[in-house]
Amino acid sequence: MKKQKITIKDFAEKLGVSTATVSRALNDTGRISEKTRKFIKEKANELGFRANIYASQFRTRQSNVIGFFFPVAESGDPGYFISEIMSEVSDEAVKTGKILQIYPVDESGENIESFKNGILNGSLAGIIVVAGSKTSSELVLTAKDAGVPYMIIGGIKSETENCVIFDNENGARLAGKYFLNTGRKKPVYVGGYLDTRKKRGFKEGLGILANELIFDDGGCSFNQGYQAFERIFSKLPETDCALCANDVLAIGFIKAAAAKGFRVPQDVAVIGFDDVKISRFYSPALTTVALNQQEAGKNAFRKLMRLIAGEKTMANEKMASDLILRDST
Amino acid sequence: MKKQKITIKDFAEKLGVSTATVSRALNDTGRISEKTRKFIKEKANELGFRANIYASQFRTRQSNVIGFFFPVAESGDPGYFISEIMSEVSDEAVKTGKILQIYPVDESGENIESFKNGILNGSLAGIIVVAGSKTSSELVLTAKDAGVPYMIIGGIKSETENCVIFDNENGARLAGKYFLNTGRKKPVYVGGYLDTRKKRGFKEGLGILANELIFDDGGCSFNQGYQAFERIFSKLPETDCALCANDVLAIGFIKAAAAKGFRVPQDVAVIGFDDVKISRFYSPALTTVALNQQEAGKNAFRKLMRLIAGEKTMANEKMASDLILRDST
DNA sequence: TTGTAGGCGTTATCAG
DNA sequence: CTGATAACGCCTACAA
Repeated sequence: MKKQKITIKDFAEKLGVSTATVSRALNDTGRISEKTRKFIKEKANELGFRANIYASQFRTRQSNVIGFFFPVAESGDPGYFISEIMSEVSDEAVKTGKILQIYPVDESGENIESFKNGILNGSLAGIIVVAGSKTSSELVLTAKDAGVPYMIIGGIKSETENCVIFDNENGARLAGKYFLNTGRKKPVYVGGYLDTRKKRGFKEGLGILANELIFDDGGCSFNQGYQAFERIFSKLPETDCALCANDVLAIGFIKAAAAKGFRVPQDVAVIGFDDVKISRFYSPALTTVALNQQEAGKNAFRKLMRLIAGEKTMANEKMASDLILRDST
Repeated sequence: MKKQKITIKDFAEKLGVSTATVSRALNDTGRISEKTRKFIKEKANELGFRANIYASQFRTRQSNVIGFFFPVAESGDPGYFISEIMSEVSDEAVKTGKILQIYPVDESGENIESFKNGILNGSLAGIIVVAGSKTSSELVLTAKDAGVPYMIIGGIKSETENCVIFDNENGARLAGKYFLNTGRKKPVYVGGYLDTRKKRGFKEGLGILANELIFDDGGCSFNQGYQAFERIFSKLPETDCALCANDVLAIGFIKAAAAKGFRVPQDVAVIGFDDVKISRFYSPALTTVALNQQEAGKNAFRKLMRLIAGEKTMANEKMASDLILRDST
């Protein structure tokens, strides 16, 4: 094993000071005269000295790395919703000088063990888990046991704290109510991958129409939305409105409708979920339940920082959800 | 500074073996009997012993972390193209037991110093840089100087190796030729953020129409595409075809066309760039130059692994680009 | 304000 | 195949 080219000891000797002084200067810590601090920093720059990060992490046991665990669909299709959360989290991380590691958790739970190891070995200062895969709760439990600060985005049934929750139920209720009030008669619900609450809310909103409600197991890809439409309309061509569990699904659904000669919204009204960036620009612009995922990401990150700073726990927070009316209804 | 609850020494004593043996067993390294290895692994599991990752990294100077540097637009709009690269890279990383850290490089180059530090402090086994921001090349240079293995996706002018390049020029040429052959007369080019080659190729393909070519500085967001349309058609309503530097731009452009009562493709034919997932499902389905970004991501990652494994350099590789005809032309 | 020196927990080198 | 032990480079009491 080769040594590193220049160590703090070499560097300190070259400047004629002690290693302690160098350490203090470079870390902005401890009492030290402004003059020597400046001098040492300059010299470090000049000579290209940089403390070995492994050694200093080892010594201080401090990590500035945050783990971001998120579910990925088998389809390999784009997780726009999660991308939007991630980009917000990533922004916050950069702002606060943290580094983000990403851990894609797939349905199979294949690499769950190595991910758990990542949590347990202490290399992460904290983690954010986006709920949605079967193993999300396992990851959370691992963190909890290990005393690693964690925040959950999306909510996990058994967890009563440290969650930033989406109000799926209310969002779906708004959608149901809207269909009811606009005279739709034959509703259908195209399911996604984390939505028992959406179903319930939708039914409530539909009121008397709930009896007519058809469920279809969608997924979360364009293609699945497309296929869902075909499946449903081959059996029930009189269907006149649909709530899709996410926008991607809704877009596939609408695409199929157009291909089959159905007009949206005249023949079928479609509401999506998430208000992902593309939805406003789709044709027809998609009516959708906005969940404020970006804000959720930001809030989760900030709360995680507080947990890392020493606070014990964060109360669950529920994000507001709004029905955004556009051209698909 | 508190000590860790259970160290390899404690653990070894408890089992009545030496620390060396434990280390060998847990790392699957060196000569050791299968029996003791199994025994030690079991016990480690049982007692929850896990080697301190900082200590072992410190000792071995080995990192299994890959840095992924990518440009982000100021608009905050979705980088679908980059997302698709990233998700592929991330998949590959998981498969090979690597961990991915993400570094969003913004136009301002604000956090460039801290990112450079991330490269220099040796915490990364290698990096992938997606070209496209002004500071991409600075990051690459930093890695090169520090001897950190790197791969570039997208190509940087001065770099003659370790690049996976998109054939933007040929893609644009195909688009130009298509407009020429389908009788379009008044072309426009809506620029993006990394595309001197696209312009050139497009002109070549347009042949005699190149004289009529109008340039517009687009960007990479839906809104910018939308505004580009308004800008162009308020001045030049006779424009009958457009190449947009990316699909997101193209979608915004088409959306604006529809809003202003122009039919796509009858009045204006539109070709995008990238063949991002949404493009096939947009209405009208987008004709676009496919760049095979997923494969690019995969290839870059695999080559990076080879560099990390000790190979000196990778020859530049140019991805094929294809014009995918759909409904917007 | 600065210097001295001990120790963090592991892995790798030697012996045995 | 296993054990003893010497680094790895840094930070931080403690001493000056």
